[in-house]
Amino acid sequence: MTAVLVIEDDDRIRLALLLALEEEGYSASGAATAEEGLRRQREEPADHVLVDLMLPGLDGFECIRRLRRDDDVPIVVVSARDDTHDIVAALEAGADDYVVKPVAIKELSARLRALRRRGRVLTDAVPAQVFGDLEISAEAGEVRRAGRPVAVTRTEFRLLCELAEHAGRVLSRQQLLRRVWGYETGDERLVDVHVGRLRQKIEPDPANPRHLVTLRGLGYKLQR
Amino acid sequence: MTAVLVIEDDDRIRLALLLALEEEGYSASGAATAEEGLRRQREEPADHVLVDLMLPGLDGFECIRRLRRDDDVPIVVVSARDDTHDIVAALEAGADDYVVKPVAIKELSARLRALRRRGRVLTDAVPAQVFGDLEISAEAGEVRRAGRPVAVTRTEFRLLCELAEHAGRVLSRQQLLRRVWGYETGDERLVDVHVGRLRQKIEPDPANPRHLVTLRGLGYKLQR
DNA sequence: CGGCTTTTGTCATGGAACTGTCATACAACC
DNA sequence: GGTTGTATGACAGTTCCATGACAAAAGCCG
Repeated sequence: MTAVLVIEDDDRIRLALLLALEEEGYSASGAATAEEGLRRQREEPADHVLVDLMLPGLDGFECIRRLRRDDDVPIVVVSARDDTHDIVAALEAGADDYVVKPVAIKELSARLRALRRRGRVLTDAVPAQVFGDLEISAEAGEVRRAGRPVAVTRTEFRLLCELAEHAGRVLSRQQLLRRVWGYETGDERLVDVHVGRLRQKIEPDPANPRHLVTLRGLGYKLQR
Repeated sequence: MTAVLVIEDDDRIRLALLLALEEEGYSASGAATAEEGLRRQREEPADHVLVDLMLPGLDGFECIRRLRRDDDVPIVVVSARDDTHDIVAALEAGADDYVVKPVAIKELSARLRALRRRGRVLTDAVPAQVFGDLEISAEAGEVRRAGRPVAVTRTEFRLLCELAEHAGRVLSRQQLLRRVWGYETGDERLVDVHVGRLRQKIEPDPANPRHLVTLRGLGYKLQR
């Protein structure tokens, strides 16, 4: 699980953040002072650090500099002050992002994800979408069935991704033509052909598809 | 010089941003539509892209997704809308940061610097990696197959390291050109040639590569 | 420097894989 | 049974990739 360390002196805000982060699926821990936070990060490094700027004793800027000195953990400043000078100073000190309180937890979570993605090399995980025995990994550019890689062409891959993105929902041939091929108009049979080819590759029994199903008169959908 | 591409339909804002960025020492160019921006970035990739969300035609979110599809240039959204939903959606689409207009140029500049800094961390050296019977030691600058050292040239080594660093993930020829050769643009065949030469050296059967595989239409990847 | 080797980048070619169209056969619906 | 919509095999045109040949550039050494 992704661990987050929150360095913030205001108890209420710190606890609220911790709760919200855990709600979002993070493992969160807190520190009330910069010194405490630095110690925690040294002993048991988290994957992200959130820092307030106004801290008693060692201030936020110095805290960021010290964190950065022996670690390149992503640092996000969470501050009440919306002041260009502070923002610039914090970023210069080594922070990666700066958000202003009060902050929507969804935004914070999205920003943390964005930071992780930038640093994904460090955590080399390859996310994949899973549909039963079917796995689709955009990063690896491959599709697996029952763990075995299946060779699909680029068009088939895009088609599959498009269907996967809207899993469980019907997509009309027109929509697919537009989204996969970029055609504003075109022969809808084209979609049939590619769906057929895809089925040959990803369905155990292509004649009785279980994932990539036809909805007569409507289009196709991918179901789990 | 660091190049920035600004995709923004409002002429006044775009020009103001361009001027301010140049003032800050960037080489800035602008595009009034997403389509234009995507074309520019394909033809002559900038180091950063700033994009507005509300664009005529293709909207900002789609623009971000397409930019992200063939490039991992840092993308910063510059939008008038300060809405959690928009922020989350933009970051999910692949943006790296989101700032609200009107934006202080100093802050923007600091955020761009922070992004660049984070990007560099990724390209740091990696210790030895093992792919089956293939060993890559970045420190020793040496490659071994089945225990025996293999003589590879500098370019081949860099190419291999780049692929190894992103093991399991597809890297497009464009990405490789940029990361290995530092070319912002160039003939993609060049990559093919070097991949071919590398295969001659590291693959038992170069015609049927097991590690350094081609993903037609996508690029190459190194797999374990 | 001057000749040599190695490495690098460009180009052309052939061949493999992919795409879209079409015709035909099949299935579902009324 | 007629009609409509879908599956599928075959085919030609195209795109994409591997590879060998070659020239330019870089490195090496006397």
